Amino acid sequence: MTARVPRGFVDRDASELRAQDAMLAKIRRVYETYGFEPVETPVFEYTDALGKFLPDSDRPNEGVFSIEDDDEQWMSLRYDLTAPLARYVAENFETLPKPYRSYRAGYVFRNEKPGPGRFRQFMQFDADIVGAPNVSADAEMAMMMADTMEGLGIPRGQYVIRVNNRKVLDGVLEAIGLGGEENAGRRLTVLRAMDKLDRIGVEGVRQLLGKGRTDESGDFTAGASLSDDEIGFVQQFVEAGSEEDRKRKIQTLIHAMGQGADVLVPLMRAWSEKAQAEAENTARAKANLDDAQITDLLYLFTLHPAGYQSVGETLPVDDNSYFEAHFPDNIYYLKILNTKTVDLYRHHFSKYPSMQEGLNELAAMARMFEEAGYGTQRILIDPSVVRGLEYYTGPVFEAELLFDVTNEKGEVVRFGSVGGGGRYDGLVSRFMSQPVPATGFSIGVSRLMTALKNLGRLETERRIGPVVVTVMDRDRMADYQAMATQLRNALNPKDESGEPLGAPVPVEVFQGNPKQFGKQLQYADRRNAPCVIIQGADEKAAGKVQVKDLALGKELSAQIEGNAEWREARAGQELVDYTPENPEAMIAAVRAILARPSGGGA
RNA sequence: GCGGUUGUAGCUCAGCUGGUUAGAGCGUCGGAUUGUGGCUCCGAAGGUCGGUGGUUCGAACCCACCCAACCGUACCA
Repeated sequence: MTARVPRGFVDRDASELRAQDAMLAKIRRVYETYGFEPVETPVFEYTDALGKFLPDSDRPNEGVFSIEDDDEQWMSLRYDLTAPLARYVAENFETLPKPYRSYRAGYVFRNEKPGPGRFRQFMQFDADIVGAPNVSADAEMAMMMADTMEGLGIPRGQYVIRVNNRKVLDGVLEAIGLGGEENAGRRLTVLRAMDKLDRIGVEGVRQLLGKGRTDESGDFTAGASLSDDEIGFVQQFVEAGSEEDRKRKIQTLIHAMGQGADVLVPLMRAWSEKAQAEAENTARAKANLDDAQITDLLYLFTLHPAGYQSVGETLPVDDNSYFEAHFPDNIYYLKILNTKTVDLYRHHFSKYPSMQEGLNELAAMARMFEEAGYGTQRILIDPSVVRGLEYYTGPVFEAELLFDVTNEKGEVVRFGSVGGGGRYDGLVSRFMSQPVPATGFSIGVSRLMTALKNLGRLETERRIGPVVVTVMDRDRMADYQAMATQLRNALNPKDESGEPLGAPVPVEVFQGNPKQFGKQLQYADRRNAPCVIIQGADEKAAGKVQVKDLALGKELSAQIEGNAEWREARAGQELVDYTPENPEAMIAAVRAILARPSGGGA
């Protein structure tokens, strides 16, 4: 039988677990400052409580791990933390304060094909507000998400929280005649296509909206069979997110403006309502632009939503200083304000009332972001964001990392979203007769940890190893244990109420086969021990112990060549007084080594 | 699910147009050294060559099917 971990699952060692603990503590800290409190639900739920399932099927819902209980009810491992929360809230509705703010971290399970960085068990860390109907709750969630990113040490500008609203997307779909139950399938196809813009480009999206697309591996994906006009409409909407398109259009405009650029660009930089009118006149009179081009100009220079930079670039705190520094010739100078983004969409799509409610909600959120001082560096309203195809009903958001992530092989991997969320007003009410609004988000802890490792923001420093009491004389184990106890107590002090002070300092007696003394030092070395205690017959007779500083010994050994000399030197050792009644000298010697930087005591 | 690539020791990989007993480095373990880590030297263990079937006097190598992993793609509540 070969020992092997199940496919898609991973074992995790001490350093990973410590790093994760540290991460969770930082996230928890942010959530607590927003007034959220913890709750835990089990990893199993009844399958029908999880939301999507196939009724009357022998095998519940592909994609989830399920077992049949002995009462013939199907149970499944949870695949996210949102559906279980909805169940919990519905079940405890009377006793919970509303709005109910809660957070919880836990493993979730997906029975799917694992991929790079994608596992079948992974940790999520969610926060939700249940019973708050207003978009101000959604805005708060987005702001908390930004705070969480920064709380984890991700610098501003290396992440962005992108925000959209399902109702806007629904409006787009309605505008191209995809409303109603009978078009549910095509709606999904269209949304999926829109979501792939940054990966497969405008042309790829057009294909997916039309007849379909064959990718480079030869696999064909069926399209949504939209007409050219409908495709054009979706493209117009979605291209807001295309940086390439933005640059191309700006270049075309600059070219078209000719001499007029000199007067126009400064005007655009000092954007205001008044300046806009002035700019329009200037554009018409001096740069000979037509109305359509002027619209484009304003669109691109003052209102464009695609304000996040290319992956890998680092933004300073302030939006404007970034663009001034980055585009000194002003060609790509863009003024980005979330409220203006929404204004632009309202203007462009004013003919479609179905989109207005979503845009109104986005406008309200944009004002909250701006009043609270959360600029587009942190939270960016981008109506092309597609997320949460199933249960989201209003605002949606996702956290995206903007820096390069390299894997173990040194390859740059596309990372994208590390968390997301939105409003799910229908989820709790599945269990109840009354409607219960809710909003929340989820952080993919495992994925984020991989990314943070790359940023160097993960606490991966090795902890101090144990002080090892070696065994020279097998018959004196009791003496060695006593030494270890004395050291352990002295090095792990407690305050008057019995609470430990400071980080634990491990102390242990060597418990392997003591026959070969060299093995004991090898063990101590491998454990990253700062020092070892040695007491053989000689030391015992003299009332002494050897305290050996392993790091110092290693340094000293650099000059030693021959093995005999190396062994003879006993580098880094100090002979100190020791009797069971008087261990103070030994304790002091160990303390001194722990205090040395090389002793790992810092 | 679809397409491609790859499967030889714990790890990284050699292995010639098919040829007899399948190798190396690293790692592991033991010894040189019954009281001292590193270096050095010596030695050992470790393989159904992914599996099954076929072609052949003979298969790690050729063929078929299967399995798995990786990459892309699709799905991802």
